[in-house]
Amino acid sequence: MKSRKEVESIVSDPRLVDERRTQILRAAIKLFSQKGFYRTTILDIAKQAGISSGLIYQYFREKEDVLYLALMLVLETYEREVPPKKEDLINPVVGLCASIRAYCMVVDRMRDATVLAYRSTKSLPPERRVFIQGGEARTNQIVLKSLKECIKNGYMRKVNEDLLVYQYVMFCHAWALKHWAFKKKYSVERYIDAGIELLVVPFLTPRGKQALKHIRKGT
Amino acid sequence: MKSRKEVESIVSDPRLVDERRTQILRAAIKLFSQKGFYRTTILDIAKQAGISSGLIYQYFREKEDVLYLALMLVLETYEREVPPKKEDLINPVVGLCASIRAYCMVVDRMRDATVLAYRSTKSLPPERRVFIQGGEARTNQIVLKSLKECIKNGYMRKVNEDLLVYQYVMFCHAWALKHWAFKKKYSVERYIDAGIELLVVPFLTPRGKQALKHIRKGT
Amino acid sequence: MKSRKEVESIVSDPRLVDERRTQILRAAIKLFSQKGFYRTTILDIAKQAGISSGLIYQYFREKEDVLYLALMLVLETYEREVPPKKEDLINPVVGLCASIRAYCMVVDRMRDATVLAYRSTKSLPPERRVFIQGGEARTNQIVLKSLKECIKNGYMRKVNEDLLVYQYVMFCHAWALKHWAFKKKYSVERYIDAGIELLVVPFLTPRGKQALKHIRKGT
Amino acid sequence: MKSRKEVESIVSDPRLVDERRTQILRAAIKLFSQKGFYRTTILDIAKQAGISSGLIYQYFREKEDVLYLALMLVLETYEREVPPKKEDLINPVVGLCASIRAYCMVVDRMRDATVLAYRSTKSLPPERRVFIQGGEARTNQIVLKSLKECIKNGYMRKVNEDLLVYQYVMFCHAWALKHWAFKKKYSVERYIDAGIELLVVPFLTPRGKQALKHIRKGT
DNA sequence: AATGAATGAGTGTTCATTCAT
DNA sequence: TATGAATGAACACTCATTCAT
Repeated sequence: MKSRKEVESIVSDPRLVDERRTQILRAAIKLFSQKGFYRTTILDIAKQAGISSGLIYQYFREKEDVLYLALMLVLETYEREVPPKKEDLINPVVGLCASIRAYCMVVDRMRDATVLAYRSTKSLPPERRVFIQGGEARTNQIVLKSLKECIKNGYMRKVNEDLLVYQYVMFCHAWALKHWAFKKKYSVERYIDAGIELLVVPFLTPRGKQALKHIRKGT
Repeated sequence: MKSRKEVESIVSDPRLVDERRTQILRAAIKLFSQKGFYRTTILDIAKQAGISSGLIYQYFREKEDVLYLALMLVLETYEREVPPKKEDLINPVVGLCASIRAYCMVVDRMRDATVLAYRSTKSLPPERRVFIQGGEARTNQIVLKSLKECIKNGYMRKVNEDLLVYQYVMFCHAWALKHWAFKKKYSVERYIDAGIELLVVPFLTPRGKQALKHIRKGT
Repeated sequence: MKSRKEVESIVSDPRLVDERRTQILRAAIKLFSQKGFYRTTILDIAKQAGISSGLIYQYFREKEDVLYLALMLVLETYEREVPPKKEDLINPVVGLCASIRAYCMVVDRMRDATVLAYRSTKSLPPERRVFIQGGEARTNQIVLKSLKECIKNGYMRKVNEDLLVYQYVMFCHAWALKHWAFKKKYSVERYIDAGIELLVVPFLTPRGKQALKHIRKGT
Repeated sequence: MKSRKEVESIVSDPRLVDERRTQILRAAIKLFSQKGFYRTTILDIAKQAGISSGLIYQYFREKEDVLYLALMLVLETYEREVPPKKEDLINPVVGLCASIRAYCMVVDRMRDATVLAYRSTKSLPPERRVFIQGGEARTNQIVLKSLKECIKNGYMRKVNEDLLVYQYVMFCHAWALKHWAFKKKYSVERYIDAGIELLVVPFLTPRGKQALKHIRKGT
């Protein structure tokens, strides 16, 4: 897998490259999310990042690279945060719910960036678009694995796994995409709980429901 | 509600206005979907529609109007096709499933346009964005109404209605948004059936399940 | 041979294309000659031609095309004017001298453009450079033909033909290239006469000298 | 005459200044010749010279200075190498031919740089252009002096001296300018011999021809 | 109503030059 | 002295929009 390193920088010091890129990407994500990729100029990004426009070109080959790396950053964050932590692995149902929870939390934290990822993937050339979709798929796999675990171990009845995973993922994304509608009614926490009630609980076996009670008590 | 008529045309003959606008919008939707709003030029649209670039400005005040009306067209189609037909109203469960089915079918028919609506709403100025979101909300209401009917009449147990409706809607949209992933595994028909199994059936009361059997036989 | 038509224009009317291109090229040659290709901006050219900068891009794909066509224009003019006219063909020595004279006269008329051709050929990408060099070669051939005719018919003694042709050509070009030095001492006419004395007469046979006397009387 | 010293350096140690400047100019000439002045960036030069871009500004005030000194270097080399050596002064015809030969040899050695001098002089501001032209004139004078000597001493008949000198000079330059055409047919040596045959021999008196025989024997 | 040539503001990108280290 | 990161002016090129025909 090519990662963000594939975009070459003119500057050699890796520490600096990382720092500057982060600085630029932070500014870019903010502006891209607010105004969209095309309405955001390189000068906008530079100003927002507190640097000169020329400097951006020391760290990115072209404007599109900024978008690409911004999206990569989002996906990498998903991949890092969605997998269930050790303490959640005591039970696959717990793990699944933890993943959904974690996913929603990252989305909440990076709401703008999530919307950006949805809207702007097609602004990339096909080759890169595929990478982005690959990143998405990897996060899906993480959730899928938890789901399969639940079924295999009799915590959940048999279901159309792929499709259900998509529902989970869309549910998490929707917190960002439809935030203008949801924020009136829910906090993230309540949103997550309601989602689990709707998309996890109905498929649980009695044994699965038992397992779920544990975390509920703990929370 | 302001409708597409709010976008004024220089040409007076209403028959012609309608014909030309449709011609232009058809071309625009195709191109916007393929290349995105910003990558599509007015000249592109003109060529695709087989007219001159200047003529577009006889029917639209500016490029953004073309996008706005294109999105309106999509939403109006949803609003026209999603409501359950008379023959489906014999039973709310049937109606709900019919709506989901109809929704997926329109989305399938206008796959590009659906993706466009997702990606490009934010390219509009806030005021217009609100209209688009309003249109979306209206379609949601249609589905919500069916869902409430189901619950009220004891075909479905109590659920978080709003959230479930969103899942329905996202499920339908996903057919377009994730088509690159789904087309390998499902036909629209199978996709719809699997969706109902996942998002409707688990919440049905025994009575609801009864109702559902009827259509299944019929299909 | 690809000619100037190979550079496509967005505008369709050929009359207009020709008119505008000429207008733009005239301005470009002037400025390129004065300030060089890189110091001349598209806006400079547009202003000089009395049009908007954008319009140039309706007739040329990129700035480099303007240079290319400008050089082509110069070479085509050479090719058109250097060949001896019918009335000069009575005698090959007369024809040769007429060509040299004609060459110098075009160079004089297009002094800036000639200098431009010398300086800017390397600003073109290799493929196009070859075309330019091809055009140059064709003009050389014209002169070479006259020279060979002279030798074959005993008007001139045997010489290194290629090299002598180059001297002729350089002599003509020098009127533009070294004009800053020559203008103090010579008119074009005198320059030409002195050149013939130096580069033609010494190689003439007695018969050739006879032939030359005729024109001299006539002039 | 202002020389290359007129371009001030920040660095004080003269030994170092000279060494660095030579290093930089060597790189610059190579690149300017290949890609032209404007297509060559300061960074290109720095990399080619194996130093940092900033360092160039310790030895040259601006990019144009690099070009200026590069051209000066070429002209100085001409001036150093073209004058006839002591051993050639036994006879002015020998001296003249030796100068032409020497001139062609330097040009051959610095072919790129010669072309550069032709193409790039106009890239300089007028004041400096005049210096370059002055350098050229000085080399011409050297040849002119030899030529006059030949005539004065009856080795050559009277001719338009200025013009003939220009032909000599252009002949020498042409070896670089038209090298793409000549290299197929001639070695430098043959090229020189053919040139002398064409531009010197025809003007020699019998006595001049005698003198020429000597070197030919010697060669 | 329709055309398409013309306009010119807007923007990505390059690169000479500076300057902190 | 030497480095190379940072700056920002400059410029090619695009494209929505206008307007004469």
